[in-house]
Amino acid sequence: MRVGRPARRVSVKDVAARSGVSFQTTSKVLNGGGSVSEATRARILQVAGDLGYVPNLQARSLVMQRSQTIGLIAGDLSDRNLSRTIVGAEREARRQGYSLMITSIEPEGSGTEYALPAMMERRVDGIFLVAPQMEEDLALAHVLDRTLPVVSLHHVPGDAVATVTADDEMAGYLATKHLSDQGHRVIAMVTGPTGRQSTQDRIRGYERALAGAKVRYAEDLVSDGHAELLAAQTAVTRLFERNPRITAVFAQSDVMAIGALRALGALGKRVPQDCSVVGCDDIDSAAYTSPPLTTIHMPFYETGSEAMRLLLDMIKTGSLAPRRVRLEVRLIERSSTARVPAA
Amino acid sequence: MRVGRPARRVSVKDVAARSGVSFQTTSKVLNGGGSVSEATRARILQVAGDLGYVPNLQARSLVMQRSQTIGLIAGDLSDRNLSRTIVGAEREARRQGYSLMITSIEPEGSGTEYALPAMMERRVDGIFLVAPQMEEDLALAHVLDRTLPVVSLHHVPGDAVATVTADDEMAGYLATKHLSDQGHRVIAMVTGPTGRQSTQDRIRGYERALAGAKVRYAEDLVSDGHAELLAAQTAVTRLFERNPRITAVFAQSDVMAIGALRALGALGKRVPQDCSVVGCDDIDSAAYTSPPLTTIHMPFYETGSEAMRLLLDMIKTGSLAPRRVRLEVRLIERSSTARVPAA
DNA sequence: GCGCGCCAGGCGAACGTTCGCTTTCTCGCG
DNA sequence: CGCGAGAAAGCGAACGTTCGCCTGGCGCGC
Repeated sequence: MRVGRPARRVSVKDVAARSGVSFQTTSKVLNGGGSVSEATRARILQVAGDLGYVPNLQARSLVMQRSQTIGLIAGDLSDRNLSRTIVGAEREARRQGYSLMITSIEPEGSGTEYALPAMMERRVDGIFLVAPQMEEDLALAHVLDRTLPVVSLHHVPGDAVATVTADDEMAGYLATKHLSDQGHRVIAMVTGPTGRQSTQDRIRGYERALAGAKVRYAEDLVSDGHAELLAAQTAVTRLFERNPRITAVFAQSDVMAIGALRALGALGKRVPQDCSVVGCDDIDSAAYTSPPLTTIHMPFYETGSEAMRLLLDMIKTGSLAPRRVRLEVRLIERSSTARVPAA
Repeated sequence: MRVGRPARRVSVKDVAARSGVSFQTTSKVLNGGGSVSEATRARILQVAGDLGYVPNLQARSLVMQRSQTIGLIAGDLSDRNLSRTIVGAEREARRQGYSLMITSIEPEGSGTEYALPAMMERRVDGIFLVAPQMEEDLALAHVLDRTLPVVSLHHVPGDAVATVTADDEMAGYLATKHLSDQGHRVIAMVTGPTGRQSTQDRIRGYERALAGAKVRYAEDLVSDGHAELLAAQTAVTRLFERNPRITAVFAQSDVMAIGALRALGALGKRVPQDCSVVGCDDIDSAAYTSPPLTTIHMPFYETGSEAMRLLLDMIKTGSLAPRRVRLEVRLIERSSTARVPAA
């Protein structure tokens, strides 16, 4: 067992001393600038390699006034969809030479208290918000106001923050239209948390498609599934109790769609012969349910990379304009939908 | 649209100037040290608050020679189990005042080229490796050798790196023993990637339980399921073709167990009446399969927090000793297992 | 009444960089 | 042969901290 930190890291000065030049010249060589003769350049690089020199980005950040680091505040890292987004963001950041500082906030939403100060102290160049649950956090919005480039996946009060989202309205529209195109007229919907912007957008899309098919919106056909399998399952059971004439269900997420499939199975209804189901998200397992789920593909990965691209762009240009980017979604047709059964 | 960075951040000097003291005194007040009169202390704190002073951790790191940041190299952030682990690690780090710098490496395993340099340049205080796929990466092992505290979730060549793992051998043992206790004698196993340490450990546990039940290990009862649902499904189908007398299946992961359930369904076998299935991991959806899956609970979250605790401990004590921590697993009995059917 | 100790605060240096300016040489040209 | 241009390298300062040591002043004890 060895105790004690390894010897002090080698710095430009060490390299300089060994090469017989000033440390500033070494610095020039190591980051490309200035004019240095080919001979000394080679010598310095050689020595730097031998000594295992690793530049100290903290020192560099100090003088350059930027850290090449962006802070990511995540709602729930273990959420599959969010983590896809994070992967996309991380990869794009890496591609452009930035690192990610990640902090996840507790469900109780104490994000503002810890996460933000930690990032500010570390002088991140920008912040990427991936925290649906703090959509309406006013304190957060206030802190973020115009001090740093920020991109969010979700709406932030005050409209001062740029957002990158999938086209939720279109998702609701495409799902519902697909059903009405197949003759369905009594289309139920299981929503996500009703407080969320994305839920509301999907509802709007549902309504628009209904209107296009000249079907009246009926309150007793929509129910809150809380984005959970079990909750959705009972919600669907209730919906059928209230209205047995339902022939199609649009679930605002695939896990809720799986809950719907369960409920339908328990009710003795075959999918898609007796009832069609459309999900949303296009999670991996949606292709393996029985029957495989027709769903709306949400571009989680692309949302992340696109958001990061926008954020880095804001950083580079120094723009704080709250741009809005909306990404395309598309219908994935599998086997959980069919023409309305003959009455 | 506003262009241009916000005004320079306020530093101790600004606070000092406004309070009429030297910046060093300000520093003393702001981090508790030294002796300062109550009056000036109060005044300085007041001014710091008014000015919105935020300490610059980069500058502090420079002089303190530690960054209060730990680097996390992740194999696949969107893997549900790994991300549970990461959440555990993040929370523990946060609790102790450390931040996490996360980089995910590509499946092709080019982790050594980018991830490590980026972390070294940022002078992380330690590294947490969560990358099963680079278990045998010799280059990585070489770089990591004794330069920095490192804790890994997986074995790293050379035995110089501390590891924190769940007790995989015990997992295999408990699963298999549970089956043999119920009278099963022909117990098939679907393994994860055979190159992985954890797979081998679980196999050893399986063998030990078999030996305890006086059952001979039979090669034609084990098959590689590649940790994937579909692969496991076909693997199980093959196993039954080769040996129709199988009455129980141990799948080394829950997703593979779900594949097994599918295969059994397709073969017309009822679970658990005709065949028992036990999974491993205890993923969320294991409770919702039909029938609900008996499985081995792997403490992903605790593995993360425990690993982080160990890492921070190594950092604080300066110890580089490669400790090994092994976490307990336990059987979760649900409805996918039953006594062996009467022949 | 004098010296000592202690408290409040200041000062300089260091951490590892980048950057702009100055110095020193060398070489070419008129 | 002298002068100026330009290349190569050095130098000083700055970024925002922490830390150890120094100084000035005041009260107290003998």
